[in-house]
Amino acid sequence: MNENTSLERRPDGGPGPIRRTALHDTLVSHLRDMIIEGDLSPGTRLHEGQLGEQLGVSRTPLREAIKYLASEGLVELVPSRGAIVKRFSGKDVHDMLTVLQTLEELAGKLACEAASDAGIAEVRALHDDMVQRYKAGDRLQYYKLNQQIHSAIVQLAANAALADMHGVLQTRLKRIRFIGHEGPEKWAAAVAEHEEMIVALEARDKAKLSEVLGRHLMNAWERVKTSV
Amino acid sequence: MNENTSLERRPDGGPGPIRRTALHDTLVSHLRDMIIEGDLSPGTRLHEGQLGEQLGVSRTPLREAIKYLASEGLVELVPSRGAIVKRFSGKDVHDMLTVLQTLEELAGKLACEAASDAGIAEVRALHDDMVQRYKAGDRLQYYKLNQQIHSAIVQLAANAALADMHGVLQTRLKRIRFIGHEGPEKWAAAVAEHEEMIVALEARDKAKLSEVLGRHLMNAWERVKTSV
DNA sequence: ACAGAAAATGCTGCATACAGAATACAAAAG
DNA sequence: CTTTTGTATTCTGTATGCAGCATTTTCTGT
Repeated sequence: MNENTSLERRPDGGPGPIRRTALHDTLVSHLRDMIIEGDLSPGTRLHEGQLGEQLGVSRTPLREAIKYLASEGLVELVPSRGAIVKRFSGKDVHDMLTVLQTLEELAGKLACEAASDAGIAEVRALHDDMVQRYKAGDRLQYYKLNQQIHSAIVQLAANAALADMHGVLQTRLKRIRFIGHEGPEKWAAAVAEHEEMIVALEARDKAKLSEVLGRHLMNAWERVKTSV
Repeated sequence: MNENTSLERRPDGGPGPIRRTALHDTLVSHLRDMIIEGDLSPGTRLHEGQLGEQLGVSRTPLREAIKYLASEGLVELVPSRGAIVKRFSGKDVHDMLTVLQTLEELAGKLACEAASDAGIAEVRALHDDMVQRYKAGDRLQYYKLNQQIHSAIVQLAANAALADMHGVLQTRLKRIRFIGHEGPEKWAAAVAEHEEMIVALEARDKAKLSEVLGRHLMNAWERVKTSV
C-alpha cells in the first residue's frame, strides 16, 4: 500500500539547495494538512508507531511535531495515552468565529491605516483573480484565494501578534470551512461581500471595512452552519 | 551544586493520586516560568545537553517541551542551531497589547452577558483581596492577583478560543509586565481603574466594562513603557 | 604578523532501545 | 450468564547512541 505516502527524502540529494528543513518541521505541516483535509478525523488517535511507519519517519520527530500541534490546539495530549485529533463542538466553532470576527475587524482598521498602496493593489489583484475563479465555478481555487485574501488583509495590518492569533484560529477553522459548500445564491452573496471589502479597503474606510469583515465572517458561518 | 534544581520526581510516591503528569508537560511549565522570570533571558540559546543535565532530564522530553514553547511563541527554532529565547521589540510588544486590548474588550462584553452572579462575586473577592495587597504594599501578590482578575474576567466570558488567545498573549507579555514597577501614583491609578472595572462588571454594563478594560491595558503599557 | 584554509570540537537532528503504564482478553468465581 | 481478576500485549514515555552540520581553533603560506 502506502508506496508514496512517505515524505520525500533525498537519501543523498544531488546538487541543489540541500535540505534546510528539519524533519519535525515538515511533519508539522504535513500532519496539519492531514487533519485539515480530513485524513485524520476528529477523535482519531495519533498512533506513533503506525503513523511513523506510514510516513517513513521515526517516532522522535513525529512526537515533536505532535507537541507543536498540541500547542496550536489541533490535537489534544492525553497523558499516557497519546494524542487525539481535537473535536470541536458547535459552541467551540461559534466561539472561535466570535474571536476571529473581532480580530478581522481589528485587522481591517489597522490595514486602512498601515497598508501601502502597493499592498492594497495586491489584495485587489487577488480579489479579481478570485472573482474569475468564481465565474469559472472553480470552488477549490476560489476557496484558496478567499483564504489568501483574508490573510493578506491581516498582513497589511502589519501586526505580528494579530497575524499569529488570526493564523491559529484560521487553521483550526479550516477543517470546518473546508466542508462548507454553500449554494449558488449564498456563494454570490459571499462574493458581493468581498467586493464591498475591497472597495472599502481601497477607500481606506476603516469603519466600513471593519463592518464588512465582521458581517462577512458571521454570514460565512450562517452559510455552513448546517454542515457542523 | 544544583541539588534541588531538578524537578521533584517521586521515585515511589506515597499514597495520593500518583504521578499523572508527563515529564515533557512539566518541563513546559518549568521552562515557561524560567523564561518569564528571566532565568532565561531573550537571545539565550537553549542548550539541550546542559539544560537537560541542569534539570535532571534527558534531551528527548526537553526537546518536546521546546517544540511546544516554540508554537506558543516564547522561543524561536533555528534550523540546525537549536532554540533561542525570543526577543520582542518595542513594536512587537505594542502589537501584542493592541490585540490584547481588543480581546479584553470582547471579553468584557461577553462576560457581562454570560457571567453568573456567583462568578462575578468571585472576581469581586479577588479584587478586594488585591486592594488589600495594594494597601499592604505587597507588589508580588498584587501582581499575581491582578493577572488572576484579568484571567477570571476572560473566564467569565465563557469562550474557550478567547481564553486561549488571551492566555498566549498574556504569557508572552508576562515577561515584560513582570519588569514593570510603576511609581506610587501610577499604581494608585491602576487600582482605581480596577475598581471601575468591577463596578461595571457588577452592573453588567457592557460598554463601560469594555471601555475600562481597553483603557486600563493601554495605561498599563504607558506605565511600563520606559522599561522596555 | 596576518589571511585563508583545514581540521577538530561541540551541538543538533534523528533513530533505536528499553521500561512502565494502560488496555484487552481470557479464565474463573458468583 | 454476568462479573471480576489475573495475565499478556501494545503503546507511550524516556534514555542513549550515532551521524551530520556549524563553529572555532589551529596550521600554513605569503
